Amino acid sequence: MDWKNILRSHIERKVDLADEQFDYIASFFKPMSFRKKDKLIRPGEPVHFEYFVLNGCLSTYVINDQQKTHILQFAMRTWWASDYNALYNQGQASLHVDCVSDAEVLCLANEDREKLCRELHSMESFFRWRSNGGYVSLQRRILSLLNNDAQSRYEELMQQYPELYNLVPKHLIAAYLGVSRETLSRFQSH
Amino acid sequence: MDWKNILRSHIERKVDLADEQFDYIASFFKPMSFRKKDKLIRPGEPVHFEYFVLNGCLSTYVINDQQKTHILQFAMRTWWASDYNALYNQGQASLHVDCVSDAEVLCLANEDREKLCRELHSMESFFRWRSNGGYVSLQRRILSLLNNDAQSRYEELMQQYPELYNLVPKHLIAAYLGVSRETLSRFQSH
DNA sequence: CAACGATTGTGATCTAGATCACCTATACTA
DNA sequence: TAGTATAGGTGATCTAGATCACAATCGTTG
Repeated sequence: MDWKNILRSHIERKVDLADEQFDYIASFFKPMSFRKKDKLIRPGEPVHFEYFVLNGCLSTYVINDQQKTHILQFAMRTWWASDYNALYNQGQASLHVDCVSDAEVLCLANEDREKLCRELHSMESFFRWRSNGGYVSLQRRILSLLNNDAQSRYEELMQQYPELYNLVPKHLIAAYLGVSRETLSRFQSH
Repeated sequence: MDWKNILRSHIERKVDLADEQFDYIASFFKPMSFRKKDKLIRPGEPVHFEYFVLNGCLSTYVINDQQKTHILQFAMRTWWASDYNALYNQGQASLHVDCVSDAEVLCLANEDREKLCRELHSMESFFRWRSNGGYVSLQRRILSLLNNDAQSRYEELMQQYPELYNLVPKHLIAAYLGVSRETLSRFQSH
């Protein structure tokens, strides 16, 4: 499936678009290819884009002063990723975004999203819907961190996204769950 | 300050409104008063409204099978609260929302928000902005849970919202931070 | 293919924070 | 005003998970 179809059917999960409307929208998205470990956003640098994943997997994370990594999000096909705090507020990135595997993405500049939202009420509606969905799923993650032990968080994640098991190295899954790689490894054994 | 002014200046943090526009918007908000411990949303029941806090403090939480409480959010003046998952998806509540103190709120029905968003592009834009802000602050909370120990989460919270110290009982602050009330109490001593 | 880094597993030990038990003080409610 | 929740504090013990140390395997790249 070509990227315009992937994008169009993604947006049309929420709003219907005429062909000319979609072509106009698509004109703001720039397809790009990246290799495993390529960096899309580095802390300290300004953030101009958000990324829509066509293929492969990105991760969004921080590295703390003790050099420990904490992963906010893995982004796979039809997911979005950026340092939204920096993007929305024209600030410097505090997050890393890079490629867990080779990846194809669409880049959308912050000002182009805002322009689309201004010009097309349906796009404003789409992006509100996307943000609402993200909010609800972060709430779920917080409750899971507060309520469940590491093993059940791991089982929950593997059950919801089984493809992560082979796509993402275990120490990154540990960094997402908030558990050490050693402890995660002991879960698998039995 | 009367409730219309509180609401208007809140919305105008993001979008400008003509007087007639605002009056129309305000007509969908219903002011209500609640007493400490009154329940606005109970798990298992359908959710029709979201709540904008004028005064007092609400909390949004779950109680797990071991009867432990985990708090997702405290909502004070100019904050919003609901079980958004249930509200957006017409489902049954899985969260509790109730009053930590006596409170005055404005109720907005889900279908009225959607109507406002459909009719007024500026309101769609406002609610997208609100949702973006919520998303970013939940990200911050997740990173804090992953990265910081209980004591620094406590200090962070008290530094950001000092008014919680006197407004909210300590065992609820513990339930927000994801720590036992005993452990929280030991932080305070020294 | 040789070599180095990345990934994973596993034992031994240590610790932040949970849990249990009990006590005190304040605040509603009958 | 007595009686019962609610809130908070503190000691003693227990445990999930962190940390440290080491070994083995896999993959990439010159």
